[in-house]
Amino acid sequence: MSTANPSDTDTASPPSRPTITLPPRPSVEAFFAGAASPGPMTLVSSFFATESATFSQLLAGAMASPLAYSSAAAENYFVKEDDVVNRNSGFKQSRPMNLIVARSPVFTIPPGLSPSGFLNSPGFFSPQSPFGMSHQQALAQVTAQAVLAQSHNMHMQPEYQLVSLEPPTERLIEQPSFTRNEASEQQVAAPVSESRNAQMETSEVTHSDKKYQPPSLPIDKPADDGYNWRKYGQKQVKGSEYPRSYYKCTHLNCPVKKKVERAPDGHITEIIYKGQHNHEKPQVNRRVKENSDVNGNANVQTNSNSQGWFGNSNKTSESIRDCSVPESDLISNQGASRPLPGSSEIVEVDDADNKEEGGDSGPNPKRRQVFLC
DNA sequence: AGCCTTTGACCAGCG
DNA sequence: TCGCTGGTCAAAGGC
Repeated sequence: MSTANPSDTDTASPPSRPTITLPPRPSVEAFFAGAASPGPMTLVSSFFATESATFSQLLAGAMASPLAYSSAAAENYFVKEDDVVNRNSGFKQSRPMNLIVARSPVFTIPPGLSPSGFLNSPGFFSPQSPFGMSHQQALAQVTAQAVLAQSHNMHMQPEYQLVSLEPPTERLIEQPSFTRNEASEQQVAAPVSESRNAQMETSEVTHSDKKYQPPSLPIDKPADDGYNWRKYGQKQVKGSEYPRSYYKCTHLNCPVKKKVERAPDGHITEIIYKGQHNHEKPQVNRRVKENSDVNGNANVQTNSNSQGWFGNSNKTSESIRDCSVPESDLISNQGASRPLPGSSEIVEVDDADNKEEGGDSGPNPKRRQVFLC
């Protein structure tokens, strides 16, 4: 399964199937999976993997920087990320809080900051950086960029919606099966980061004065795709560096299952959906439910995301939801339409059943879709 | 009390 | 048939 590499169709981009190609590193790396430049990532990874103590020290220095905390938004961002990290990271218990907090700006792409932008950032990828500078310097730079990017987003909301919500890692994610025609089995690859939720939330906070609301997702929840999942197993699969978790949709009689591979740091590297939901997305957020219809979405989910996600220019809050944006955010964002992961690559690896796509023509019992970023 | 995660055991498919 | 592997079950414990 995980060994079959569907990315064959994706000749243009580097093998981004994390399952196979990604080294066990922080999800951030995933953001740059296709960028090829190991520089910053290596640096970051090294921070994480081998220098936590030193890293915290560096962080202390970086955080002292005005840039690091120049805005409340930034702070929120950190906190939120922190939360995510805490929830998702297996290290949470052994990692000092401040370290965790500091990690976010550095290891995640803040909303609004596109990977490419990040990559192009002189500070990040300039020949002399990060290797040419001290860790602290690099850290400070990255942090500053994150903050700047955020503030920048404030002035570019629409765009932000596009970009920030879809950093490579996050975009792919979880799109449940039911997207257009309810694929029976999909594979979402690419490091999907749970932190995505946090990022989105954060961004929302930034953009809407909304108070930060701690995500309510369980630690291991793969991604909030709008459905409720219950983990029923976990196993180390051969050929995969990370343990695979098995989830079932908790909805009564819903046969949908999904397999999630998650890196040690909590980032999802692969998600494979199987089956199709026979129900609408649960409206977790009652407020959403009540208002569910701002965009008429809440009521339309059965065919689920028929619109969503894959590509539809009409994506609305629904899409956002699909992308695991907390409902609360949804509400605040309802007006803003969100572009799809257009920029991400969606490779249908599948099994020939894709043809049926189109609609309700029926479930594709074995369709797999791989999202490469 | 109910739901969830964890985790070892069990089962089925395959070579 | 045996061993390996992936997938699932279910008890235990936590929230």
